Amino acid sequence: MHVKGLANKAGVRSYVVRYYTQIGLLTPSRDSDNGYRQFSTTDIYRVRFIRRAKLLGFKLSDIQRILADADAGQSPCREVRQIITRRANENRKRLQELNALQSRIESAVDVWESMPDQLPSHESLCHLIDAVAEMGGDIGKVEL
Amino acid sequence: MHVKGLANKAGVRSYVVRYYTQIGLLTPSRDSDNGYRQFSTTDIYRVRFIRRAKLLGFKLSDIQRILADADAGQSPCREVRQIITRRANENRKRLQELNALQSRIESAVDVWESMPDQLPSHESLCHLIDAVAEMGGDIGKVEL
DNA sequence: TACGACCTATACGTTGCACACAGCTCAAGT
DNA sequence: ACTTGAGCTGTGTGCAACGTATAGGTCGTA
Repeated sequence: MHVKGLANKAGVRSYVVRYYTQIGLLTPSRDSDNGYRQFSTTDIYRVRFIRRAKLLGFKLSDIQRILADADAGQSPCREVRQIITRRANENRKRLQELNALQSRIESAVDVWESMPDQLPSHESLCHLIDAVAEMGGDIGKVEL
Repeated sequence: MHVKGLANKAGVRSYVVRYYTQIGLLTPSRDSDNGYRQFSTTDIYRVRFIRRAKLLGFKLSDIQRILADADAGQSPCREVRQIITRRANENRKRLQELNALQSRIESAVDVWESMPDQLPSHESLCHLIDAVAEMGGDIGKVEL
C-alpha cells in the first residue's frame, strides 16, 4: 500500500499521510522498485487512532509520546490520562477567552450599526475599533 | 525612539515590534548612526490600534488592509464592518466546535475514571481513546 | 510504444509570535 | 583613556499542522 491507498482507507488526504511520516508518526519502508513509501495494514489503524486522538484535542506531539509507549509494548493509558486532564483545563480556559472575544465582537457589531463611518484622525485610525477599546480590558496576549 | 522604546510605550514585547515591522505594519526609518529602526510617536498609536483590533479578532492581514486604507486617507470603516461581520460568523462556528470538543473531552474523562489501563492490542492502540470513538462522529477535520 | 490520467517526491508558504546567538552601545568604574 | 558588563540591536530559525506548487514517475489502454 502506498500513500494514496493508506490515505483513502484511513480517511485522510495524501499530504497528511506524508506529513505524519515526516514527523515520525508513521515509519513506512520504501518500495525497492520506485522508492515510494510502503505502508502496512496496521498503519490504517494507526492513522485512524491518530485522528480519533486529535478529535479529543490531543496534539500530534502528545500522540507521538502515546504511540511511542504503545510501540514499546507499554500501556500508554497512564500517559493518556495525564495529557487529557491537562488539555481539558487548557481548553476550558481557551473557551472562556473565545467566549469573551465573541461577546466583544457581537456587542461591537451592535454598537457599530448606529455609528457613521468617519475619516481617520491623528489619534484614531478607525473610531469603530477605538469605540470598543473603551469597553475595557488591557491589551494583553490575544489569540484567535 | 528605537524598538525597545516603542515596545514599552505600546505595551508589547520587542520582538513583536520587529515582527510588525517585518510584515510591513510599521515602516520605521533607520538611524543613520547605527542602522537601528527609528520609530515616531504616532507609531505608538499604531501599535496600540493593532492590539485593540486583535482583541476584536482581526487577523494581522485584516489589519494590514485597514491600515493601508487609513494611510491612504480613506475611511477604513466600511472594510472594518465587512471583516468583522465575516469574522463574527467564523468565530461562532469555531466556538461551537470547541464546545463540542470540550464536551467530548469531559465525558471521556468521566468514562475513563472507571476504566482500567490496558496493554495495546492489535486493533486497539489505547482503549481509552477507542472508547470515545464509539461515541460517534466521523473523523473529519479537527482543529485545536 | 505513445498517450494521458493519476500518482509520487520534495520543498516552500501559512500565522503570530518566541527565542537563540552574536555583535553593538553606552554609562559606570578604575 | 580603557575596560568592563548590562542591555540593547540585528538577523535567523523554530513552532503546529497542514496546504500547495512544481517537477517528475507509473500504469493501463490503445
